[in-house]
Amino acid sequence: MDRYEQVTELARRRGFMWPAFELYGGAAGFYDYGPLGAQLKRRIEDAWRGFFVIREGFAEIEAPTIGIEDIFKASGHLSGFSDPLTECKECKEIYRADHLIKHIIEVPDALSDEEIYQVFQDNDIFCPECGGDLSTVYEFNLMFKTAIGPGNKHAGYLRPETAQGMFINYPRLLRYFRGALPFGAVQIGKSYRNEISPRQGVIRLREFTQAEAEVFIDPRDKTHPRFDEVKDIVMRLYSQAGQERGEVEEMTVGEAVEKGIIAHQTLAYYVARTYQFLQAVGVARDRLRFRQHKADEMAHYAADCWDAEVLLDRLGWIELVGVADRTDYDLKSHMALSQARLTVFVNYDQPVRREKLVIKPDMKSLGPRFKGQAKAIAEALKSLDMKELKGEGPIAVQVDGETVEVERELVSFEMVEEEIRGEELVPHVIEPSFGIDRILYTVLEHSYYEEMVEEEPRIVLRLLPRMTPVDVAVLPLMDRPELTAPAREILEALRSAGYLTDYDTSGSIGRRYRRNDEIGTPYCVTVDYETIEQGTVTIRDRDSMRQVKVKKEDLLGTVSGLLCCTQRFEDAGVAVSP
RNA sequence: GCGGCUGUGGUCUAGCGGUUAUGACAUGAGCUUCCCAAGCUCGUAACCCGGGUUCGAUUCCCGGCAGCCGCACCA
Repeated sequence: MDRYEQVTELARRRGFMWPAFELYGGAAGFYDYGPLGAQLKRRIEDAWRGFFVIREGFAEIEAPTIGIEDIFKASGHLSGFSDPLTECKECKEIYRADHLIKHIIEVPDALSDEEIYQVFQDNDIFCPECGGDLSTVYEFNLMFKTAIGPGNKHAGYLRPETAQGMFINYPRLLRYFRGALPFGAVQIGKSYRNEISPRQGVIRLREFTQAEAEVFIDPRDKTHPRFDEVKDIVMRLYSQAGQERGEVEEMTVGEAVEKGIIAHQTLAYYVARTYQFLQAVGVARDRLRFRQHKADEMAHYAADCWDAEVLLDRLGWIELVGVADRTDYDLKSHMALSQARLTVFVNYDQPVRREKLVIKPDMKSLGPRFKGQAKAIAEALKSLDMKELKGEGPIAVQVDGETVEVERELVSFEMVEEEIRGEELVPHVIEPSFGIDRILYTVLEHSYYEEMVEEEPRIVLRLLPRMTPVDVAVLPLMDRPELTAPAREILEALRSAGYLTDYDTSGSIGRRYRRNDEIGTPYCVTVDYETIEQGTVTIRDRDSMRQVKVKKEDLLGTVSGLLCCTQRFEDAGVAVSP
């Protein structure tokens, strides 16, 4: 049994997660989170909010999970998010149609399905497996389609990423942030992709949770004001060049930017924050690296993209996070389709002064004289240059193919000096995009430990404090009224203080410790006869299995200190000798 | 989607054309002043779904679903 199996089995058995719809046989690509899993997921999401909403000051929004057709026309998901497929008529093998003609056509993506099929016929392309005839080419779109309202007039699609919700709300977000760059918006929520063949449990789902941030920045300046805070962090980078050499390099964030390995400070800054976040939720540092997308796998809109990848036992290196510079691709696409202006006015450091020729046709005279033609004549006059204006005699302009003469005194002009304070530009977007389900699985796998204690295997989930689905368990040594009564008081006190607290009287104390080890409960509080006689309780540490005794009154303070890591367990109370 | 293998209580598993379908662990109730999966008593709980063959199918056959492996796919 490998680690993947051990972890998924534990997750199923103890209530973290399991395949959905089991009652009816199931459907691949969907998972349920159970009581512990839902809690753990929430804690991961809250930790993420701590990093991006609280510490970066980004705004969290919540957009619909169903999008209308125009959004995905603009984003490119409608055309680009589908793959052209073809099927062998003999052996029923399915192929990516464009892959079969790669050696003939340089950019097969540009062809329509019919054109690809034509290429098959012109070049005698048959099934690579059995040589059979290939079917016509059809599109398989990875978006789930639905209808909005009755009838089929108004198509809707389940969103394949949360990002678009931020892009299409750009004008309101810009206003919310008082019209100035940089600013960021985030969204945590479900996204949907109708994968052809989902495998690997929770790693490839048809419905999954994303946490995405879209950081809108000034395209002319991709430095980051807080870069100093992260520049000395050492990370394992697997750059494009490194991948060609098969070599992962350790270097500081600052060095990576200086050497041009990471494109710019802002991208590097979020790569570094991603690194910190993943460790803060319990991803093992020594099984984490950042891999740069190779030029050919980079999405068409991205300028640079780095994936956080983790090493998993059965699955190898798996992508958890993508940090991409999406440039102005998305805003420009939405601008083109919606006709809305998705720009920002950016002030120059210094206003620019420049001379400008202002031409004022005398409309009072031109209007009555030329009637309907007047407007066109005025426009023609305005486009004259200084030389033409300064000439002698009547001015001749071409309007609707005929030449019209206008007296020179009907056009006044002057050079004025104007001050330009800034310009409208389309922001660039830096996108850190997190797959929450994959992170959750990784945290479970990287926290999983097995050890032998007195010839018995002990399974421990070494989750970090505050990431656990249960903070503390209250355990009466025995299920007797004289012990359960004070235990219940302690339970209530801990719950009132806001801790996720479990209460368990069933089975022997050792068995209950093991149960809690398996779900990662960091501390167990045991109530025994000394609690009655001396007013003390025992706190037991998950990782060391050591115990200390503390006064009942001090319990709340001690537990809170232990859980936020300001209190060392060794100093938390009177050690109990094993 | 294709091919191969697999599907029995919560978990791991035995087994068979006719049984009251094993066993272990887990779990529930109880007993035991019991700090690391202790012991004892008594419980709860399963043949993936649908068709076919048969007097009778959990067992054989076909289809579906799911899992694993390989291929393809993974913006």
